[in-house]
Amino acid sequence: MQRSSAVTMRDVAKLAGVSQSTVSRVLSKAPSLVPISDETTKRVYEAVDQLGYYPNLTARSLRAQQTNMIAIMIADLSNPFYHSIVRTVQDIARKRHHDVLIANTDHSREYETAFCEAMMRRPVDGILMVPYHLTDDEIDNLLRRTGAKIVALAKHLTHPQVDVAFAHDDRATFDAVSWLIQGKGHVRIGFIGVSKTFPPGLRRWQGFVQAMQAAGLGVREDYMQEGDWSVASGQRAMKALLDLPEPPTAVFACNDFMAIGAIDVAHTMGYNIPGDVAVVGFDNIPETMLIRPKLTTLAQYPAEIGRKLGEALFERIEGLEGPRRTFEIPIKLIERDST
Amino acid sequence: MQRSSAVTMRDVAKLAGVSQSTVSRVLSKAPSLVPISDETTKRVYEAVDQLGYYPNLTARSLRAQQTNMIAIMIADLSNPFYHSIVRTVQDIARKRHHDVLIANTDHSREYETAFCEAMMRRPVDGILMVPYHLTDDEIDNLLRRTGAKIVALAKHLTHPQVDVAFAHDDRATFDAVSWLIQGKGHVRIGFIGVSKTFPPGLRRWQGFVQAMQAAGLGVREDYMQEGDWSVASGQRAMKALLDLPEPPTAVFACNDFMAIGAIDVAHTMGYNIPGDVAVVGFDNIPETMLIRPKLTTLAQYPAEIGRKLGEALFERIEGLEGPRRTFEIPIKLIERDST
DNA sequence: ATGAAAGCGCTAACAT
DNA sequence: ATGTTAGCGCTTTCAT
Repeated sequence: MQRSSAVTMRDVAKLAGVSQSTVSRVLSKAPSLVPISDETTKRVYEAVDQLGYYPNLTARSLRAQQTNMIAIMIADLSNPFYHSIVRTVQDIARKRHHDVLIANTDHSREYETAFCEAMMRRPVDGILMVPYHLTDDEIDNLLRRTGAKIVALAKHLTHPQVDVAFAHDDRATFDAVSWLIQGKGHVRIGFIGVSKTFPPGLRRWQGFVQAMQAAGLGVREDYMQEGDWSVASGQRAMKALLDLPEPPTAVFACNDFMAIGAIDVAHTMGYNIPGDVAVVGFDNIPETMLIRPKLTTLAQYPAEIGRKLGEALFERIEGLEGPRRTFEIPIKLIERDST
Repeated sequence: MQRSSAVTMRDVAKLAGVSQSTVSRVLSKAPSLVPISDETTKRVYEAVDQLGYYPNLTARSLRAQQTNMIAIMIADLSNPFYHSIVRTVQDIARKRHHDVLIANTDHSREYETAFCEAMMRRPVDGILMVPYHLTDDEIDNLLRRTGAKIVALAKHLTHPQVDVAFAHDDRATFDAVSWLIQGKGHVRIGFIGVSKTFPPGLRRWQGFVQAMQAAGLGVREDYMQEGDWSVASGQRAMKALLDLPEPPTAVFACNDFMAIGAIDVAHTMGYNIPGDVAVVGFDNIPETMLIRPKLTTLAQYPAEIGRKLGEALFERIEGLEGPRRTFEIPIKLIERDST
């Protein structure tokens, strides 16, 4: 960036034969506050046109303490669950004339922390995040230090100034596993989870365990696999399950990527789905309907999450005060052909 | 953003008992240029620690004419082809301490233009774009007006200051269709394309037509369908093809999303793949290996594109001069089970 | 109704 | 080796 050639407000002022501050007044809205003659207004706009002037938002940010930027922190752009949140929020931001900064964390604490530091350095008006590690304290710090409004998808956050969207994924897991047991007659059920250091990882694990116990079924250690949300990890986990002397007849995976990996490897190993093993996923990404058999899954609604959170964020940016708001996002079991 | 509570360089200076410009000197690298006493350096760092100071990049940008931000303009974050470019570039940017702004165009000219205007308002150090509509002239304007370095994935751009990555997708299409004819014995081949206003849409259409003609086969109008890159449009196009009195025995789709939609609808309509219809896609997105049959496709290498372009961009940002560079990205036919 | 001037937080040229 | 000064391009008092 060398804006040597850039045209500034000063240039416009000179051409219009007015002072630079008059140009600023004409161009900034705040219409009624200070009256400006029609003649001047016209001359300024003509000069703007003629020079092709665009205001420099960096300068405006510095002065006005308002950046017209928001930031999004998500785990992984490759996952449709996240990128459809992002897409929705981008569209909302565009309407409000805000640019959007984006950061992936790859589910890592280190990157979440690095994101916070980046925000300290480059203030933005608002932050939408899906944190897996950040605590209320850290977010409080971010909030106070940057002045940004923050909204999050996170059941575990209780900060009084952070609007959150959340889903009862523990309960949904419980219900789905119970349905696998009561409705479908499964007894040997495998679990492809993720590290319990991830709040949703822990909640879904709890939901699973409680459902098994509520049905009087024990939890077999060898049925509890841990992946990392990726297709490849789902493949590995399923292979381990299927290599067992007595493999499960149903598998609950904590997201669709892992479920899809599980189905893939089951096919490769010659298993029939759902005949030999039933598989349930989580999220309802578009791919669930493209693979065969179509995946039974717990539907989340990322576009809805993005919309709720995005709009909440801009309401806050535009000055809305008041207590923390929570948006419960439903989860629905979509029964397809993998069960 | 109300940084009322933010700690500035002035605060650090006061606490360390030095002038603000000394703090600036200590904190900015450029180490040897001006020597600073160890004692002062130490005091400054202590003050920084104690106050938890972070430099304000907005202010730095304004003054230094260097934003530490890059922008990425792509068509659609939902498409793995694009988001894997983005992922790669984000990782590169992170290493160089640059934040990344991102914009989707949805393949629309209007949004590409809007993106250019956004860049006029908010200068960035570099722009990586995948333009479908912007011309060399418009990019020249962007370049001169913003001072940003620009790199692009675009075969049709020839601007002397824009490094480009490109693939011979016309030739790859020609080869793939020829292979369908000579290697697989197909004669009735359908085409699921996109608007020819998109340069790659035009090139792939030309590759298809030329391959048919080179083989002495005519091009049947009713076999030429037009989609919009989406799964849904591939479904519609394939349905139209299969509803024909004499449907094609092979279909070439201009991207994997449309190919996957095509396979999906073919299954639903009771067709066997590749028995009744063979399908070839374009891109080699991960989903091609998840669906059944696994999709035969022309592999592009988005991570490679992102890496080449991302590194080229930062080389330019860091001062590399010299003529336009072009990076040819190979395309390879991956034969799987859909043909 | 408009101009002059201060200053957002920083960097860099110019003093010592 | 460090302090002083002048802006980067804008918004916003404070004058007039």
